[in-house]
Amino acid sequence: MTEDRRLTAQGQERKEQLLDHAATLFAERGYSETRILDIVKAAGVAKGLFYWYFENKEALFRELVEQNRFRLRRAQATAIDPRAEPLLRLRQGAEASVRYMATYANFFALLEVENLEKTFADERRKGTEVHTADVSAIIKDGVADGTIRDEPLDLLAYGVVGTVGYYGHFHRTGRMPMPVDDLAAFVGRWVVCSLASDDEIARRVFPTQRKLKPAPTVQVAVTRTRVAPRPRQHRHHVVLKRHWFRSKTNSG
Amino acid sequence: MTEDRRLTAQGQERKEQLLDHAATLFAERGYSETRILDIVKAAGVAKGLFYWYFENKEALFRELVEQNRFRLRRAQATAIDPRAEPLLRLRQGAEASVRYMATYANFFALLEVENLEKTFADERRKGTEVHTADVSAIIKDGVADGTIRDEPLDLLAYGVVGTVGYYGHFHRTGRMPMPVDDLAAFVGRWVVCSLASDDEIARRVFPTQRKLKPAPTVQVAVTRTRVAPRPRQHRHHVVLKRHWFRSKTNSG
DNA sequence: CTGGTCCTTGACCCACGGGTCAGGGAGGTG
DNA sequence: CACCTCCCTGACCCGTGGGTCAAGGACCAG
Repeated sequence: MTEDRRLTAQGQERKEQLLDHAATLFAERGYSETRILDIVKAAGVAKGLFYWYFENKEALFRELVEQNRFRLRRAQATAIDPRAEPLLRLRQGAEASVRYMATYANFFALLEVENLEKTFADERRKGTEVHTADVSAIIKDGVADGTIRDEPLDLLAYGVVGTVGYYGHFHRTGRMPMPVDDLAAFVGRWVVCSLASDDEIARRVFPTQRKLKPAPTVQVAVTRTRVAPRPRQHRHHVVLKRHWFRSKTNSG
Repeated sequence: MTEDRRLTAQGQERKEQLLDHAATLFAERGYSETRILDIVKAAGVAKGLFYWYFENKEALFRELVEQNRFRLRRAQATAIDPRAEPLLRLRQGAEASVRYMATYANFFALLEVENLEKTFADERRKGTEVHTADVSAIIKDGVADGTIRDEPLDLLAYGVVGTVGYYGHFHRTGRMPMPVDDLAAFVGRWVVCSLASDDEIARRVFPTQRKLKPAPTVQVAVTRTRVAPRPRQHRHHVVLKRHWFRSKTNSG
């Protein structure tokens, strides 16, 4: 695959499958330890097919990262109440991020392949920078109205991004045996305490958000991105053909 | 190399050279992108010699990590005044860590190969756990005497470790164009603010440590661990023999 | 039915990099 | 001197895994 392919519904489906399985394998055993053969085997297809959809393993990786970055940002945006005061907005964003990271733990695990190749570092960096810019904008408001202590803007922003990232990491790697919501709440408080210009203000922001979402049946530690239909099954020599999910696509 | 070798002074020397060059290359292009051939070439020796000193690349990596973990802990210990109050001790430790990480940026960069192989994750984890335990002990004191807010101990500890790590990371990857001492001071303040039970206390700990070390000529962004003599030079077909640094060892 | 596009297969090629090994030189010891 | 240990070399072997390709099947449009 060199240029952009025109993919049918089936093609798109297959591609997603490959992405999913790759993500799982990367998370399980690491990027460089995952062979292309492993990926296609997991997806139950032949090796040659991989190159129909991706130029190579690195290209697949990039798509994975991009896909994910986009989703995280959306999760943050929807969690933040734009009319709330800055500190509270930051708290909401932090909590949403922690939850998101817990849900899509696999993706974030694979972001940690940094340094594998220099180019990957840039990829990740880009994500962090977007996040930092978002945070920075909010902090600016807070410094302006005096609720956030007066320090270099970007330093504070990196602190928030870093904190969220690190707690996400620790949780992901199993060092925090506790409900995600509790962790998210804690991180929210931590961020507020780190930034607030005095503890009066901090305490004011503390108890505001008491809406523990009723846990929308989202499975913790999920493995696959989509809950999409999985139009394949293990076969031995039975070739899977398109019709039996084509039919679904048509009827849906 | 299977068992532990008995190394002469020369042998030890060579081994260190290989470790040094490996560290540099790992930091430059990543672990999996560094070939054993690259390492030995950088050190100016033949490939076979690598296996005289190390079982394989992974074994070398482990030695590198261990070496480094030990050094960091020592740096922290010497920076902390055991008679100071908890928050101040934490601040001292955090500042020392940031400085150390900046100095040995290469080593920390290579710690980020996590997920490359699952076994490496454990290696890194071990380091973090030691650090966390150290921090945790101090925090406990602070919670006891009321200067640190009352939250789960380990969560707070991870926060401190994480913050230091993340700022180290950001600095290392060039996103903080500022003197290390300034950054260290900022991180110190950040940690104090995050933990202090009220801002009265925080402010008390702020201005205490005004001792900007007179920068003991330690080069920033160093490349090699040791400033040791480098008993080798590029040669074409001139074989380097032992005598010309043996002589030094003997006379020293 | 014909031709065309999209998808899929698995054998095949081959560079690369790991690990090995026979051989040799340098220095110390007796 | 002989002899042993430690150090060092570079050609060689070989599995692995990336990437290719000719061929074929499914589905659709005309």
